[in-house]
Amino acid sequence: MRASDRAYATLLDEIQSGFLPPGAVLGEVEQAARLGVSRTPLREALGRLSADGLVAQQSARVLVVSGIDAGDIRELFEVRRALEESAARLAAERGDAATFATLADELARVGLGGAGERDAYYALIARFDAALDAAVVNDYLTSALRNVRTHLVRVRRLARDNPGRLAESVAEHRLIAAAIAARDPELAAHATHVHLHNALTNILDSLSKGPS
Amino acid sequence: MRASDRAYATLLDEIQSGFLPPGAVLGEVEQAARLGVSRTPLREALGRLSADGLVAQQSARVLVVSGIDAGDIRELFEVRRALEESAARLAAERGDAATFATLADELARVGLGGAGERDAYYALIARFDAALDAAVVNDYLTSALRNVRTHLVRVRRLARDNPGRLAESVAEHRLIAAAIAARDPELAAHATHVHLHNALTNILDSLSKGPS
DNA sequence: GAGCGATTTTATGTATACAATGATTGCGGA
DNA sequence: TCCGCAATCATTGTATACATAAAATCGCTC
Repeated sequence: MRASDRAYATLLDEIQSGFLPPGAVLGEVEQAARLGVSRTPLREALGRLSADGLVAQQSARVLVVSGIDAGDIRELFEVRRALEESAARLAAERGDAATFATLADELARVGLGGAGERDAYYALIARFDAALDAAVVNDYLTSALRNVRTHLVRVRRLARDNPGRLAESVAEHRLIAAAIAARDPELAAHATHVHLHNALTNILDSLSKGPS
Repeated sequence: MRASDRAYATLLDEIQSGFLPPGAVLGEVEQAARLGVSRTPLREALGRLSADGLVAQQSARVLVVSGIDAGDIRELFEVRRALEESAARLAAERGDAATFATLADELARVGLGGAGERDAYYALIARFDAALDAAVVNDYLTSALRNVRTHLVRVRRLARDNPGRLAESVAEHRLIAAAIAARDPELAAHATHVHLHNALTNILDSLSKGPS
């Protein structure tokens, strides 16, 4: 594996996990030394993070981890709605019905009792997203969605959703999967719209009430 | 201006203009020598082009200018529809009505007689896009659209549209601008849908008939 | 003592040298 | 003659040295 890839993967994870919080300055020499690579591959990693929108330059000379406020989250969800509604519609038109019928089934069965179930939920959602990408068969759309999801990881972290919302989210995903399996593009798109509306509402509520 | 920026700008222009056609191999030493920069800033430029999707690696060792076929154009327009419909809707909700009323007026007046009028048309469309971006006030959406437009430059080049289509396109843009000025999000979105449908149809027709 | 300017320092931007990897070509054997 | 192996060559990946520019600090002047 290339040193630049390792640096990128490490920095990405550290930014998404909050180890490198918004506003943290990323000096080249400092980070290169910390990650055990030279400045050249580190700069490549920073360039990719900059293209992702995860870092931005504060002044001409200092690069920082970019912040996310409620306004950013609203903007992000506007793009997300546009892309995911399209993806759902296209998946309903082209996707493999059996795949999504199976997913709907699994979503119906997933329990949400213990703490470990959270990870199971997120793993299932990740498989759902992957199935969507595979069904849509559109690299431009997939890469645009990948960028949105990159930012979403951080959003989820700073707005820890409650268990009740998790159960609702499962039900909403189940409807989307069922709509795709049933080849109903309009329902798939509108169910996605509803899901994203609820998700955004929940996140913004969580932010305004307890910014932890 | 930084050397890496010059290299990026030059390569971008050369790819969009067709001087570097799809499939052209981009050796680092060769391009660095040609552009008069060292390999380090050149690599940064190639990284950005790769993130844009304008270059891709053919094998593990050789980087080439990526190609665009009819399938890619369809995929690109699926994303474009998702993003531009959203943008039109949001602009109708938030945008400055006077700005778009003025644009609608200019679009009504623009003549399409001579050859020079083509450039006037494209300049006007560019201002329209800029006004849309300004009205939407969403960096995520704007940057996603910028990426799509980067690819569209190449698409337009290989599908030279006829004068008749240009006149139709002006009329379609005029309706979109008018809808935004009238604060009618649904009309703005649907007019955008219609416009993109017609544009795509025209491009694909032009490709199948005379791939020049 | 405060403000402005020059100097020093520290950061980034660029070039080049070095390392490693993969492809290609030439040689030997079957 | 063809296949396989090896050696060389070319190209990318990484490290480091150098150039350049911005920022901070120290000193000088008002």
